[in-house]
Amino acid sequence: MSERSRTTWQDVRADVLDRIRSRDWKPGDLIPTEVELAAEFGCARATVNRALRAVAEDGLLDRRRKIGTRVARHPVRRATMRIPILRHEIEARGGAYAHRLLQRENRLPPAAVRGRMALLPTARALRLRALHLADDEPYAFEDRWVNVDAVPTIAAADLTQLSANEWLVAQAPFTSGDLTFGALRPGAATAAHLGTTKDHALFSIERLTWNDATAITLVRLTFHPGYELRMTL
Amino acid sequence: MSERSRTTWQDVRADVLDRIRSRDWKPGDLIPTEVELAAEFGCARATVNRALRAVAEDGLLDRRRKIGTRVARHPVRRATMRIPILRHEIEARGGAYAHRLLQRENRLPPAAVRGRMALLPTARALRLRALHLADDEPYAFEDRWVNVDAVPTIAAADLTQLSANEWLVAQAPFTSGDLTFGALRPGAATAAHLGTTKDHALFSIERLTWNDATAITLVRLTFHPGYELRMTL
DNA sequence: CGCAGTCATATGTCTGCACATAATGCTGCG
DNA sequence: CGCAGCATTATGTGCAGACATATGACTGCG
Repeated sequence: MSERSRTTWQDVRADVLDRIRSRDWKPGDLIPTEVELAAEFGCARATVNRALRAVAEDGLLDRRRKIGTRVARHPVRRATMRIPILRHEIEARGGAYAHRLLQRENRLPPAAVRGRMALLPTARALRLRALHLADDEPYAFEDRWVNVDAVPTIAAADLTQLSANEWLVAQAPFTSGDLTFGALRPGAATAAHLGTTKDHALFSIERLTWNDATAITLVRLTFHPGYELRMTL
Repeated sequence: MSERSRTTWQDVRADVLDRIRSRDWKPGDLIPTEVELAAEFGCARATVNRALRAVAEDGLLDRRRKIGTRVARHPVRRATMRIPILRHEIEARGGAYAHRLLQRENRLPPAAVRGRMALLPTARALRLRALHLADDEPYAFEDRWVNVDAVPTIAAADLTQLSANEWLVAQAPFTSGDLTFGALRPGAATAAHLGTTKDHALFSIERLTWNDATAITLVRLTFHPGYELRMTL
């Protein structure tokens, strides 16, 4: 009874993915045009377009006007990872989050920081150090610089209650950010804060956020030993 | 002079992003419906839909049928990173890539590997160790297990020329993958291969790829000291 | 032969319309 | 009063047609 529903763009996408994975269409191959595929699938070109665009966004197809669509030669898979607020990451695992503000001062940043944040030589910045805790255990050590010219209202903010990260996310919009992951051996002070020793290899994330061409904040998080960051392809 | 071109979905997206960043629409706010926005922008609803969908994919909006569209309360920015083939990463910097296959054997994997790859207790796997070099300097050490039942043709492959990674990317399709980033101190053997000592903290990536419910390969890359992984928000 | 201008083509996108789907909240029956 | 079911509403998606844009290929001038 009742015939099939119409072909959806997901149907088309599934079929396209199958053909790529089965190597029916091989890397580098030019695939049929949208018009041809629309005829084959019995649907509108817009539907095929929607499907091919989705697959192309996943990096499995390369599309160029006039040229056509070809299977990506090097399927550069793009992993999308969520950058959670630490509190949420901890609470999502059922842990109790807390944070301690260890230091807060307004000073001239060192040249390296000034350079990366593209600050004027005379500009002062807010330096913050804090410790994030999960169930009262050290979770990550935070070392942050904030461009007070870009976010003047932070001067009056109470960062002992709400973490600087959460305050900034809520109050200071940003348009882009650079992330750097690395491994390091902690200095004596950092090791002490994290309740570990200089012998451990620690995972660290550095994040620099921008509002157009203005740096907002540069922060380095150094995690407790054994921390791993997971994501999915 | 000539009049303006029509409003594109990018125009709408830009305007929407502005309103979010300017806090004209605040986190948690319900924004106007597609029909209302279409009237305001003087374009078709489909155009507004395209724009809002794009913004929602970036995680700045939450959309639910019947409920409407609201500004995400916690703008969980999603970073998309490309997972390059090591050879491309090195060559993109103008380095000369090389790799050396250090070990290749067919054996029963240890229980930990068997468990993560969901292999049968009796299943053998191909164990590979290799070193990736940039300009003749050690770049990363690779420790890999391949499910030979899923990729039987690898038995006949010459992995001394093409790296196992490139061979697999080209020959064995996969549908999903798990990535884990971490920091570790190398064992003596790994340190020796990388030309470093056990004193350094090294960045490592572990990747497990699946073709539906079948594990293809589990690989751990341990990078040279000082290696950093960069991505953009 | 070299190069500029033109044409053809595949994707990109807008429009206006229709119907599908999810989820809220009202309505009316028992 | 409680709850099943229906009406309402906002987004999700399909379709056909049109025009926009990028770019390879062709053509013809000098």
